[in-house]
Amino acid sequence: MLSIPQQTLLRSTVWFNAMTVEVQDAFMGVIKLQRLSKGSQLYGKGFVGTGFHCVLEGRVKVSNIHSSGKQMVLAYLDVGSWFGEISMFDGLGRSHDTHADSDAVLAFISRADFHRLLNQYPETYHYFTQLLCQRLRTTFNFIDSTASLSLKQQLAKRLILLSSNFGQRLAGHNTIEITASQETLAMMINSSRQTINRLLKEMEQQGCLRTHYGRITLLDIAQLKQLCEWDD
Amino acid sequence: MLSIPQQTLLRSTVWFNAMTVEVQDAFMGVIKLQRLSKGSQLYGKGFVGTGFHCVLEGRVKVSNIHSSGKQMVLAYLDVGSWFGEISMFDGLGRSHDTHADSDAVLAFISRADFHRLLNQYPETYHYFTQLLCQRLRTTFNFIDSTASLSLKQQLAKRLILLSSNFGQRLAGHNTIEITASQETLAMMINSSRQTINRLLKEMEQQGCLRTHYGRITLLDIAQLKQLCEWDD
DNA sequence: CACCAACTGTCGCCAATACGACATTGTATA
DNA sequence: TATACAATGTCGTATTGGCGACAGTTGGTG
Repeated sequence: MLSIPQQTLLRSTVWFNAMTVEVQDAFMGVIKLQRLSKGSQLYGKGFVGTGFHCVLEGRVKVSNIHSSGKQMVLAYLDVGSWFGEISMFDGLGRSHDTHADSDAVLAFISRADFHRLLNQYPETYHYFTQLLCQRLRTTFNFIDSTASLSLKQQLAKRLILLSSNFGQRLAGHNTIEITASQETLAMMINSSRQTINRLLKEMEQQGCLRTHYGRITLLDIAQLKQLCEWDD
Repeated sequence: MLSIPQQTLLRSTVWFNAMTVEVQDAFMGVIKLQRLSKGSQLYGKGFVGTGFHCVLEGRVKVSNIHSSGKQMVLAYLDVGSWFGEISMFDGLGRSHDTHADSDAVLAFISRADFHRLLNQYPETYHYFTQLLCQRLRTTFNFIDSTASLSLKQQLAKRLILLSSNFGQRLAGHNTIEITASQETLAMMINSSRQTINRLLKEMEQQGCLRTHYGRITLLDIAQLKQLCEWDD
């Protein structure tokens, strides 16, 4: 069912790669594929959690729609990212909306299989607590940034985060391309398109990056890191 | 070592009360007491995690100091709250500063004991994943509020949260007292004292509450909930 | 009861930023 | 290549909220 490259990808994934081959195989055996077309919703906030997912191809957007109608994007999940585990553990509804940001293929482990394997191999709990802790730290970091950084700093930080997620390092250059409209960036740092435009122009002046149509080239990551007080 | 009331309190605690008495006893056996005087630091962000804690008496403040010097308070932990588990699971430094907000007594489980018992009773992992999920949801909720609510709404929400944590319901009244200065409230919603003052006055006009010296009486919780679009 | 520290009330100014409006530019596609 | 649509660039205006300043108030303590 899974192609060899897909299996290889899954095995290299954060919580998979630390497990024994036996347990890996057990999980691999229950994985199904899900195909999503661009823009389609995987699940919405409050939905019953049917399973646990991993991005194999494409990009998945995790967001929240506020009562005002404004959308806030928490994350774009790239190939290799697992998500949806919270509802598996506490049995409550999904905490966010998820949509395919492009045509996408997902690995899927059903709720029943998930719990069956967890009971069978309780040592895997260890990896999930790690995963949950990592989520918590990322989320705390997010709160911190929102509270303490200027919008310009938040933008710089977000660009760096995006670059490590799905920026493409071009052969022969040390520049990185990010595919995201200014509107998209605005939704990520809860700001307006116009402000993002102004800030990007400022950064372009400073030589940090270059803006294009729907795309940004990062030229000087070090300067961006300095700008947002990045500590590696 | 632990008094009877302290043991009773611990057993009624969220992750304790779901476990078998045998496991409860095992954990109870390794618990030590820690006494903190008002204002003293338990640990700071980045510190090595020495153990897992529960508030038995008093109040513990969880906060973050930003580079600008501004302090943001994430939570006041009341009697019965366990905290510090993240560093236990991922072995990384503490994610926040913690201080005794008043003279306080804590239950303490050392890192070594914690892991020994976790190995001995792996079924307890279940409760910890629940705890971690709850933290994540609380944190997501926090982000949501910050992004989508006006300061007035955020304040209303915070007051409600505080009231359920350590507000005191007075005999014969359905009003609730919150002990917190306007300065303190400002640090919780990342705002300024002056703004909080104005907002509280507005709410007082509306009849939601009454302000006092270092203290607030909530008069109309329903109205407060309506104000911040609370969904119970 | 006098004093001090902490807290509250209020003003005015200023910076940041959202938002509407509209022109311009880039890209895909028929 | 004509056209539609998406994204960008740039105004001006209105609003929010931080912050300094300072006076007034409260409550604990010697």
